[in-house]
Parts: sequence; C-alpha cells; structure tokens
Amino acid sequence: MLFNNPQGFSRGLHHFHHRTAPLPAQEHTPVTLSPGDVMARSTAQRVSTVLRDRIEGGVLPPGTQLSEEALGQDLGVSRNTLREAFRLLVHDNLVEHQLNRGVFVRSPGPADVADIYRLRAALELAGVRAADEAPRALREAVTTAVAEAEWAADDGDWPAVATADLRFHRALAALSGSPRIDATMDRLLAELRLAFHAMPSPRGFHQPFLIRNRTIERFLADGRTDRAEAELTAYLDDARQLIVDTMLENRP
Amino acid sequence: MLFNNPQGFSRGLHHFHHRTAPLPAQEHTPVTLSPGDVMARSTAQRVSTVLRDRIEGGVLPPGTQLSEEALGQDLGVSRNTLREAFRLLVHDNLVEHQLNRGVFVRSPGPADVADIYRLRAALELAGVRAADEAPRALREAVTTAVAEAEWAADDGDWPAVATADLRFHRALAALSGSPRIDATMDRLLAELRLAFHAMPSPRGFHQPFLIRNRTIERFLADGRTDRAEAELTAYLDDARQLIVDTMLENRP
DNA sequence: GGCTAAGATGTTGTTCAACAATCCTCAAGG
DNA sequence: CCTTGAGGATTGTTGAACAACATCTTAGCC
Repeated sequence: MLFNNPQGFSRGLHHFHHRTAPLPAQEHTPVTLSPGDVMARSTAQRVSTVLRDRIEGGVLPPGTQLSEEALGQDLGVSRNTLREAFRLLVHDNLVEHQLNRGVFVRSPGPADVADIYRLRAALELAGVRAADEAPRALREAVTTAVAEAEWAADDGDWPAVATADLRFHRALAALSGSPRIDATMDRLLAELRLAFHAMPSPRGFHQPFLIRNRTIERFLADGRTDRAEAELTAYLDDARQLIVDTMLENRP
Repeated sequence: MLFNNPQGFSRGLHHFHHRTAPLPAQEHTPVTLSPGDVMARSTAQRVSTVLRDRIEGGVLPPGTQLSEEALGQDLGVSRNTLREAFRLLVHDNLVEHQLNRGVFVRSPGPADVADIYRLRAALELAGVRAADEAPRALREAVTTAVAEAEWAADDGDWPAVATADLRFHRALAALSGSPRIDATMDRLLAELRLAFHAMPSPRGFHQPFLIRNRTIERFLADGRTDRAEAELTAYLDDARQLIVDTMLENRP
C-alpha cells in the first residue's frame, strides 16, 4: 500500500529537467489546473520512479530479478501496472526484459561502458562544436556545473562531485539545444551510473578529471572550440580506458 | 483473429538488422532451438510490428487516435497486450501517449525535423570521423548503399531511392561500430519517415542529393575524412532547410 | 445571445482472477 | 555422465469489472 496517498512522492529531479534556471514560481497558472495537467503522472510512471531510485541507490543491485508478484505486493500495485513500469525502465536501459524469464537489473560490462562513451563522445563533441551559437543560458550552465564540482571537491563530498561531473557533461551535450540529444544523454548517464555500481569505491575517482573539466570550460569561454574539442576527446578516451580497465581487473 | 496462426507474420526487415552481409545460412544451429530462441517474440512485439507497418505505410496517418477497444478487436488481442505494444511504439517516437486521452500517431512538425537533423548530424559526423579505423565490412556497406541508390534512380524507382538514401546515412553512423548509435539512428530515421508523410510528393526529392552522397563516399574511400565531414555537414543543413521550408509552406 | 454549471457518455487507468505457455530444478533412468 | 520427464514456479495473455478522467450535451441563469 505504498501509493494510496497521492502526496507520497517527494522524489523528483530525474529525467527531463532541461531547464537551466528555477522557474518563476508559476505566475499566471490558473488555480485549478486539473484538465490536461502536464505534471500529472500515472501510477506506472510513479512506480518506475521508485524503482529507478532503488536501482540507482543500490537497493536493487545489477543482476537482480524483479519479480512481478513480489514487487507488486511490495508496492501495492497490480501486476499489469508493474509491467507498464518495467517498460519505462527498459526504455532507459536500466533493466532488461528476457522473454518468459522476466526483467533483471542490467549489469553493464566493459563493452557497454565503451559503447556508452562512444555515444557520449558524439553528443558532447556536437555540443562543443555548437557552443559559439548556443544561447547564453546554456553556456552558463556549463560554467556553473564546473564550479559546483569544484566546491563539492573542496568539501570532500565525492558523491556530489560525481553528480556535478555528470551534470557538466550533460551541459556540454545540451549546448546543441536539441531536446532529443538531451533525452538521449540523460538515458546514457543513468546507464553509466548503473555501471559504476559494479566498480569499487569511486572515492576520488573524479578528482583528476576536475581540472580537465575546468580546462575545457576555459577553452569554451574563450571561443577556442577546437582546443576544447581536442581536450574533451582526450578526456573521454582516458576516462573510458580507466573505467574499462578497472572493471576488467575486478571482474575476471 | 489476426494472430491465431503463428506463421502469419511474413513482414520483417524493420529495426535491428545490423548485419552487413547475409548470414551463412545457420551452419551449426541445432534443429530444436526452442529454449532461449532469440527470434521468439511476444504477442505485444508482433502487434507493435503490425502497427509500425500501418503507420509507416500511411494506413494510420499522423494524428490518428489508436483506440484500445477498436484496435484490440481488430487485431484480436486484449487491451492489456495492446497497451504493451503501444509502449514499444512510444519508445520509437512513432506514437505519443497522452494521459487519460490515449495514444495518437505522432505528426512531427518542422521543429521536430530540425531536431532530428541535429541528432543525425552528431551521429553521422561521428561515424565519418571514425571511418579510418572502421572495419572494412562497415565501409563497404557505405559504398553499397550509394550504389543501390543510384541503380534505383536509374530505374526511376523513387521509393527505393529514398530507402537506399536512408540506408546510406545509417551506414555512415554505423561506422562508429556502436550498437547504441545504430539503435538511436534507426529510431531517428523511422521518425523521419513519419515526418515525410506530412509532405507532398517526395518524387525526385532525393535526386539532387544522390550526387552528394557519392561525393561523400568518394572522400571517405580516399581517406579525406575532413572533406567528407564538410560535405556531410552541408548536405544535412541543406536537406533540413529544404524539408522545413516545404513543411512550412504546406502547413501554415 | 452568450456564459457557467451540471449531467451524460465514452475512453482510458487500474485491478483482479484465471488460464496457457514457458522456463527451471531435480530426480529417475539409460 | 548425459539425457529425459515430471513438477513447481514465473511469466504471457485474456476477459471482465470498476474508478478516474476528458469531452460533449444540456439546462439554467445573467
């Protein structure tokens, strides 16, 4: 009975928040926004959010089977609704569906990580190349993300560093101003976070890359997009190689 | 009662055929491949294939509402199964799901086309840039696609030209050797085909671009990737602009 | 007339129960 | 050791039912 009170969903900030600044607090929105409420979400979508949190939080580690009966009873929803939620997670590549066997939390391997970085490179480089003509808000988002990562590093808050690092790279891809690129990038990064779960402590893993993020940001701010491009390419290659090697060491 | 005979599905060749050459006709496959049959597909997947065909074939034009009751009766499947099929189409951006209102065949507008071309550019340029290190089979696929397009043009078979043109650009993106890029590209091109439905006769629309495809292919074969990159960028910009303008003219 | 409010209607959202189809386990048999 | 077959467990699919919502129609009122 987890979903009987409609207010019980405080978690948010997942996919699809492509704004760069907080909204002006709903100026002229009518009080009764019942018909066509854009924010309204079905039960299946809320269930998928809960499962996303559990997966990314490590409660449901990679390889876990998501039993329809057990989970449905746990979350207080029917099997059919749970199935619809599963489809949404399949769309994000967080779980995989095997016919007649069920859905399992994906456990991305080195090949997956390498592939994710290939697509990341394509999207982020496209963003960097479009930086000159990008609106100011998008460029400022890049700078902000770097700064936030550095602040978090000063505090020794490594999870926050990881989050800010990913936000930085998402901001790079977002320079293209393309909703589809944003959505694709979001799904990629969520999958990448899942891959990190199969690795030992990412404690300080991001630290050596912080300075390189700043370097890229500086090149961009100075309009030297070609240098930024080269730096970013090297960055992604190094990160990919480091992760892949680490995964191969710990999972022979 | 469309699904009572399991053989009734002759349609194929849709998404996810990432081979470049026909398979060697199953050499050592055991006769009984029942357990874990990779080709096995659920009812929902088959239904989604049928709907995909009807959408791309124009039987279900953009804007059409896909009623659960009517379609379920027509196809001989239950509402729940049909809903699962809908989710798959939503994933491909061929239909959109509005809460409490149902699913509708998407009708991509000029903004969508422009966005699709942004993502296309990112993926295809990444492929071109990786052409030097790409395996030969992938590079040959590019050449083959251009040739097929030219043959079809000689025969005046414009639908075939359109198909070959899209295959050429998919082959470009596939040079990266990334399954995720391939899948993304497939979804993009399916959506683009849908956008074409809202346009007047694409008769000879692809013709002026045929020579440019050949130009790109030649640059690639000669290892002049930078020239290929420039040509491809110009190509995509021109095509996007032409389509967007045409859409704006015919739909004020 | 034109506007608002209250039904009337049809559709989707969700649940429940049942059955068919498939996979997995494990023990019996060659 | 390998194969074969129950048996049990899980998923795939169906049908019906009810709640929730959107839309259309009608009635009422200024």
